[in-house]
Amino acid sequence: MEQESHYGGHGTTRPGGRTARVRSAVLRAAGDALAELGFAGLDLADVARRAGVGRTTVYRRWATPTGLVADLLTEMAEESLPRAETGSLLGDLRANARLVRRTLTDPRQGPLFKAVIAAATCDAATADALRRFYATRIAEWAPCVEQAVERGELPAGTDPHEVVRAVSAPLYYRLLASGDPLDEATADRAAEAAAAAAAAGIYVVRT
Amino acid sequence: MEQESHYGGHGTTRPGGRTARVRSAVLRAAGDALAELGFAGLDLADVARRAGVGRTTVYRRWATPTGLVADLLTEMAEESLPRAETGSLLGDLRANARLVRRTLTDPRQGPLFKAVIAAATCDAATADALRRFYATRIAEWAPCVEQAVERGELPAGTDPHEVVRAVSAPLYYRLLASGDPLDEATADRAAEAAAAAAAAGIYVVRT
DNA sequence: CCCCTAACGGGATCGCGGTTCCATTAAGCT
DNA sequence: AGCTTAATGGAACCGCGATCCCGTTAGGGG
Repeated sequence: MEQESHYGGHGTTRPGGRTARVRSAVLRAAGDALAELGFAGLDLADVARRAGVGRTTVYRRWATPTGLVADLLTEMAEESLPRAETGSLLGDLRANARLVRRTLTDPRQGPLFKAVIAAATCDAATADALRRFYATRIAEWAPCVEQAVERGELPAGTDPHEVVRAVSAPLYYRLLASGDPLDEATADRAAEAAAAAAAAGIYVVRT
Repeated sequence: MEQESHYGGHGTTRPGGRTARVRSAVLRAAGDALAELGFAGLDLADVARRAGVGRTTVYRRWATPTGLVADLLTEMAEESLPRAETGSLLGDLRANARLVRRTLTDPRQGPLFKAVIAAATCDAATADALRRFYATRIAEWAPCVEQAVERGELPAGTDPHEVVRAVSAPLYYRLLASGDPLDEATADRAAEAAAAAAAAGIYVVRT
């Protein structure tokens, strides 16, 4: 959700130099604040202070906490983590599960993801940005499943995206709902469960 | 999280009649407000108005939005939905998945659950109340898995709670993160995937 | 049935987050 | 390099949500 939309209009817009510097400083500060205080504690004035930027600027460009989070999400979607290539479906899914687990248990990233998801439940535009974020992340890893189909490990017609989602789902469920510990054994189990269900043909698209 | 803890102390506490009536009116109003406006829009003064109760009372007894949500969660944990008894693991899990799906897509309950989870990410006490809520819900359905083990449908040593969680996880993942549609086919797939993974022995506790 | 006081409710008050105004800085075009 | 104006930043302002104060209502023991 580009908040810049109301820039320009008659004159020319200036995304260069200072503006970009302010934007990245504010987004980094917003990430810090979210990780520390959660979404409920996100105060635009505080973000401005952390970023070393005028309060007015932050209110003008992002207006609301959810607007700021939405912009942060579009930036997060751009930096992609490359997928693994272990040669087997289970190996690839396990690598993915461990990566997700490491992210969600990271002292900064974990609280940040919680906060971002909380923000998305409060605002449609933010929810859309979150949806796009996960769509790109999932698409990044889908080829692992496609290769497994080509290798004959999985039945033809298996939905790759659904398999990758199935790996993440239990980890996010623990993070957000059950609150159970998120250890490596849990991550491995998530990968094994997704692989077993996929092998059983559960994710074959029915026509 | 009982907010009543600072009541009494020297005199006697009075949970009867009026107090209980106020509490349930406020909790119902809080549920309505959360479902309509989300956690970010939860205003204690507004809740008081909806409940036909003085602002001061709400501020005194619950103090913060998260405190109110925490109390609401303990009440929600008390009303339990009974589990199904279809005679087969897959039948029971499918019944559970469909029940969860119906709840999450309900025009009132769905937004309410989103809001409650958002609140839990902002406050430790609320997160604990949410954890307890899901623990009771999961425990309610665990016997389905135990019976399946007794019937010989699943290997001995299968962790019942883990199987039940595996059914809910993909549905919550869609609700909160991916934003993909939550239709009945998805619910059935969640049940089938959990059953397949359980049958493959993924949820057997390793000693 | 009466009294004591826990608990509630209305109104006044206070503080802080959000907005507006205008001077200052620096992109970007010629 | 110089000019135009997009964009920033400080400071004053303002409105609304949270708190405080105190009179009123009603639970529950004697």
